Amino acid sequence: MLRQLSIHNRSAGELRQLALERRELAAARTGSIKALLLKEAKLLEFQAELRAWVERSSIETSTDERNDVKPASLQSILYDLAPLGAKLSSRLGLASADQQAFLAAASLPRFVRKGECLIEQGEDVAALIILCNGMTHTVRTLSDGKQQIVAVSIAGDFLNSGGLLFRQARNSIFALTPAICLSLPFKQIEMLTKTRPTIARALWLETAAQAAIQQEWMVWLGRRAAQTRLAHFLCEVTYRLQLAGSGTRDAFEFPLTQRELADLLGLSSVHVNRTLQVLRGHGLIELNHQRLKVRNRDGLYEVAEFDPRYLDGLRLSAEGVI
Amino acid sequence: MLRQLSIHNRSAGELRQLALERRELAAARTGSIKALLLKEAKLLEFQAELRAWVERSSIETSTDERNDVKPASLQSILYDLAPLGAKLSSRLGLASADQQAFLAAASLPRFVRKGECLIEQGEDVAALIILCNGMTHTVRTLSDGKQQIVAVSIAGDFLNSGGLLFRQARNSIFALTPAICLSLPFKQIEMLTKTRPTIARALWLETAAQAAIQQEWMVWLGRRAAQTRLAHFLCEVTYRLQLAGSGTRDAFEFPLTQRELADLLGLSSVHVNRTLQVLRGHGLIELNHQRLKVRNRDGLYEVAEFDPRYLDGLRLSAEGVI
DNA sequence: CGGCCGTTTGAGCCACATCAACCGGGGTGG
DNA sequence: CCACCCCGGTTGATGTGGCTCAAACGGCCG
Repeated sequence: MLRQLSIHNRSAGELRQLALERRELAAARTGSIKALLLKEAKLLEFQAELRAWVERSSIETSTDERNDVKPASLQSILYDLAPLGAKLSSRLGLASADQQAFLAAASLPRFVRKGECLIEQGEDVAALIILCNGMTHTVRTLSDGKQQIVAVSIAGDFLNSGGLLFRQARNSIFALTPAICLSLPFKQIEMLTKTRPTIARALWLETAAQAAIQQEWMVWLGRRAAQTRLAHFLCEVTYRLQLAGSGTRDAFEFPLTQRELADLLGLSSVHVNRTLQVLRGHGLIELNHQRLKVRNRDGLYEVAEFDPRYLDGLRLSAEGVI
Repeated sequence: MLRQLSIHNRSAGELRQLALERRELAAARTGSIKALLLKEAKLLEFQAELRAWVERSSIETSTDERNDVKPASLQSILYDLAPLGAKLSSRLGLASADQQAFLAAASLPRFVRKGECLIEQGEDVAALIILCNGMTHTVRTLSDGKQQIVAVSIAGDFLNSGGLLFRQARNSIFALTPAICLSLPFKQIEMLTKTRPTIARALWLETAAQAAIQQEWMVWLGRRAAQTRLAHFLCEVTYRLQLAGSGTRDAFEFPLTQRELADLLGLSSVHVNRTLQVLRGHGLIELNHQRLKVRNRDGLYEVAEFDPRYLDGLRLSAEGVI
């Protein structure tokens, strides 16, 4: 089957050709076989576009739209790739050769449904998972059933850049929206980091950026009241989404339930509900039907005591020491 | 003065020679001038020993004690270097050439007194600080005066491996004991990581290990009761000290006050006091006069729900994926 | 139409905070 | 050498933010 077929080190053209063959095969079949072949074709096309995207961006052509006669499916794929591309090149400073080497190590992309589990706590994981699109949360389940969410990731984030230290995953990761992710086996990364220092550096930077966010969470988990915690989290997500270029200025898709917010903030869902009402009552936010609207940004920042500088590590043009 | 004198790229012998000159000069002086010169000599000797230590370890000689006629001061310096050396070679897997390059980038060591501030929140910091000896804590002070301790570091730890993302330090770092630290300018690290991938990798690993600890803190800050939090922290420190080879099995120097424990655990100091009494009452620990004794380790692990696997990233022989 | 999930609202309670006082030891100045 | 103070630890009394339990509501989906 396709799984056994190595896709590493194949050019975009070859991958597209493979995809085309799948589609031709599919045309002659029906039912689940056909669906399977079409899905494989889609995966291959995604991977092909990924490589092509990197190659194209290396030419630095300003006429990026010259081949704008793509089928709609590829258009949407390009949309899916934008955040990751931006991070790799602008934020992590990878040259295009490094980007190509990095992404060539990736397996076929995985499309997950909303609510699906990407990694299960305790499961063996030997690959870095990169989120191309959508949103996930990383959750630790305790022996008494309580849960604590330790991370919320958005498009372009590495989901487990610290995971290489452990054989088994320490947390589960769930998709909060439909999502697309790539996985890069740690063995491959190990080799890459030996020969390409900028990749090792990129992983360091990304891990450090996540750690900075975690530190901030520790501060409000330990020392802030419910209202400030909640407001601060809302500030953080919206700010990160803006940095990544997702969403418009002050309205976002916000797929977390109140139960999940509770597990994130270390509160009960009942109290989250009441706290949300306070924020709503002050005219700071609107939140319903999985959509968040910030009505008074400055006001929200104020009650959150939000100082976005800790997110500088995520800026596309980093202004930090390095 | 000495400060302007570059010590980079000088051999251990040269540094010892410089130290000797200081001592000779000192002999002819008195008072504070003399003290200053002696201090400089001490710093230079430390740096010299640091380099010599690395060079010697590269020979991998088993007769490490052959030149055991060192003066007492150098003996103690070697003692100070052991944890860092263990981490660099065994844990982070740096070859001796890389270790030399890494440590050659270090400035003169800094000796700090107990309670002294190594880095002040908001201060410009452009160097990686490495703790050779002693113990520090990293604390964030909020606008209303509340504090949250976000890290406790022991010998061999990098104090701000995520700090390169920010111009200004986001937290203060205080010495909990007398301590010795080195600082490596980020500019130098930047260059090193470009040419030596293993160093970039080492920084990644160290940052990831710290992040794993932070994640665990988030979990108990968010979802655990006071008793479990406290017990878990005690387990963590003792376990880490054992891994680093400091302290005997179950008795440790424990320089945190109850006030500091409170800021660490997100509790009030009063409640920390009462919680400690509960743990004492169950015969699990003894804690007084800055000394911690674990009386019933299994029992303590149990109430802490302590699973040390999250500290595997600190093991000298790493068993993780990489 | 019924069941399920997320949200909302109310009532009572508990873990932990806050305030305040006291104790004991070590350092300091007279 | 003592008197003093300051700091860390200890203890009690009282207040409260957030938890738990419980029930009702509303939208979505089969």
